[in-house]
Amino acid sequence: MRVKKKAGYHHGDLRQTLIDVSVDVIDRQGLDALNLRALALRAGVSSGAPYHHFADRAELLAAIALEGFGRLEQVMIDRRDAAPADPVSRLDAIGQAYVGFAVSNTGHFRVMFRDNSPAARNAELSAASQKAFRLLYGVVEECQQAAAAPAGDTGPLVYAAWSLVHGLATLWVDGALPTARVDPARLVPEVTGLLGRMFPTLARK
Amino acid sequence: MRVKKKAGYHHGDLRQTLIDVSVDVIDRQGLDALNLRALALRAGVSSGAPYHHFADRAELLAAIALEGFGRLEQVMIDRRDAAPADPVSRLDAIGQAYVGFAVSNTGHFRVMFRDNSPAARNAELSAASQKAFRLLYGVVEECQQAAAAPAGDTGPLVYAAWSLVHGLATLWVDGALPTARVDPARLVPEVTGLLGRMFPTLARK
DNA sequence: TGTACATCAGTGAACGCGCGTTCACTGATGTAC
DNA sequence: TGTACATCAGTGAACGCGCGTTCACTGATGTAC
Repeated sequence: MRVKKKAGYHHGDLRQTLIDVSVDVIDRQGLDALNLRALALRAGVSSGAPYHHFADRAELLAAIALEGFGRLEQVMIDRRDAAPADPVSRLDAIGQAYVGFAVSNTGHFRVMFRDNSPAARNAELSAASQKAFRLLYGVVEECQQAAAAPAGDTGPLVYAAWSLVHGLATLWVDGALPTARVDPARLVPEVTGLLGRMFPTLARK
Repeated sequence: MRVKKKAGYHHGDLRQTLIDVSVDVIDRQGLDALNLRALALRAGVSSGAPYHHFADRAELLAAIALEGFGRLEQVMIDRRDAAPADPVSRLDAIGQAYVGFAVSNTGHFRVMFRDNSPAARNAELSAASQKAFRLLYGVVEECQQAAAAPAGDTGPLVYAAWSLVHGLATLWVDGALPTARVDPARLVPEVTGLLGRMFPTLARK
């Protein structure tokens, strides 16, 4: 077994450094501003060095998306498990985790859901996004079983929940929310809170 | 007053043709695939011709976004006014119009809400997006006045509604919805239908 | 422990191409008289 | 109605630059004996 990533080799861990710097650039200047040579300079290596870790630009982006889906899943698990045991609280926690992830990991988020999302092309990536998706699916099912969501087909409920948090995250990340008029720190829990109240009230209708 | 756009001049109406062809390319291949010289060729003119109508690429994209916001507003107005007079039906109609617009005008939609949205930079554009936004705002207020939505601050309700339809539209346009598992033609009305049911049930809680 | 060799992560110059943009020009349309 | 001139929308070749990617190389680390 190879121990390849050990720190203290030539650079330390150039692969991860390249990912980290990329995410920072994408976060602040957008995906189009990511330039592999400038990236290498910022990471303190020469322009050819990244090609010892990524075959090309697309592979670097795929690695970023993969890391992003992993983190998203983890943060959703953590928040879900830290929430009260009732399914509605768990759903609410997952929703807040999703938006919170997008807000504080904008670089990852942009790459994960960019046009012609890479998930469609890379088996490993689509598996990672599936795992995150199933977390949400599971909690919506819990809500149904507890009569805290309308019975019947789970799919549309899941897509509605996902749409709500994804829409809020996207509008935020793309700067479409007029921050002058809204206090974002207050808006996010308020809107995702609607997610938690939406299903139970529909079930009780 | 200048009549500049009259058909039958040199090209006819190159400005609009360039917009139309761009939208088609962006729809099918994404924004990054838009190439001004290839665009000119597809429009049947030489590579320098577009610069008599747009100062640069950014101005072309701004024109596309502007046209998009205008069309979005119009389609929301039409659907709203064709719906039954009760506010919930009107809200539902606007939501379906929004998603329907994104699905059938993907090229426009991509430009309108791309990273670092141009709306932030161009006064004319942000006015156009404001107008569309206010339509939604107005109908949510109608719901509140009819006790068909929770009373109190309108803002969070509007952002929740917008997030829901924008999220669904975005997931769709970016190909993030696993179309193998869902029939899209059925999903859209089902999810946007939740929008219409969400507020009234919350109000009755 | 020391030496010879293999491997691997860097260097940095250069290649090459895609593409936005410019520019001197040409030809068509509109206007003045 | 015809002629002279201004204007404007095209042409198409060329510029220039950003940037992904390659390549021959160097130096550091790991391994065999």
